Amino acid sequence: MENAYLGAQAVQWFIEIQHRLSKRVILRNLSDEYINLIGGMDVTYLNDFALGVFVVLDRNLNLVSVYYSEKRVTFPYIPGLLAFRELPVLLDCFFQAKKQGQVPDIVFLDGQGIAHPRRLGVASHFGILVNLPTIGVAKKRLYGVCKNAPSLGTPEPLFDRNGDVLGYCYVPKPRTSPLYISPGHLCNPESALKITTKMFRGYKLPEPIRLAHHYTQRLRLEKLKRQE
DNA sequence: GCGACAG
DNA sequence: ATCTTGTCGC
Repeated sequence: MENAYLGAQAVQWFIEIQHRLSKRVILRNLSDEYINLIGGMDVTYLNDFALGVFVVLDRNLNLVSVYYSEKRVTFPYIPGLLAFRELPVLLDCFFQAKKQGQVPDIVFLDGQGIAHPRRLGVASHFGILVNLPTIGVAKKRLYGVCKNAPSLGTPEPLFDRNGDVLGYCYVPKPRTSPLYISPGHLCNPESALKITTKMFRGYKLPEPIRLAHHYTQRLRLEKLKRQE
């Protein structure tokens, strides 16, 4: 028995929370020169458990430390409400790191930032809660449209219905599908793109997220093996 | 009413 | 996200 169905009125309640929180999102230029510690987060699932990982890298993209968290999933996956499903483990990982004095200068999350119907994807929501700059890097589109199809290394702006730029669609490597990069909190689309562009090491995903995903899968295999 | 739809 | 094998290529 996994997660329960969410009634239509409950959904509206969570959507209203997002409308209120999105007003607190701050978009501003963020220079990368003072970024020395970088965080990356990812979540995977096993039965009714969410397994979260928070990796910390130095400015040369080398791994500094890894934090883990496991919690029973209570919220169903609903496009647009992903944060409510993943936030419990993400926050748990983050506060473990904080207790060790390892608070990064910026955090990358697997999912959208403001490229979201209410401008509050998981990266924005998390950024508001911990008051840190965040960037969302998603492997699929949720909201917003591009004028042209992106080609290798050429970012295509992602617009909302008013013509505002929400983020960028970007192809980091030949023969791979595009990524959707958008600011979460305390940075703007341009800064998010510029900073993210410096996080690649030849793979499709930027290092903070690639490593977080790597450890998240390893944790999953261990738990799977540990259960049989 | 018909699609679209992060992880 | 997860369920899943081989296969083409560097």
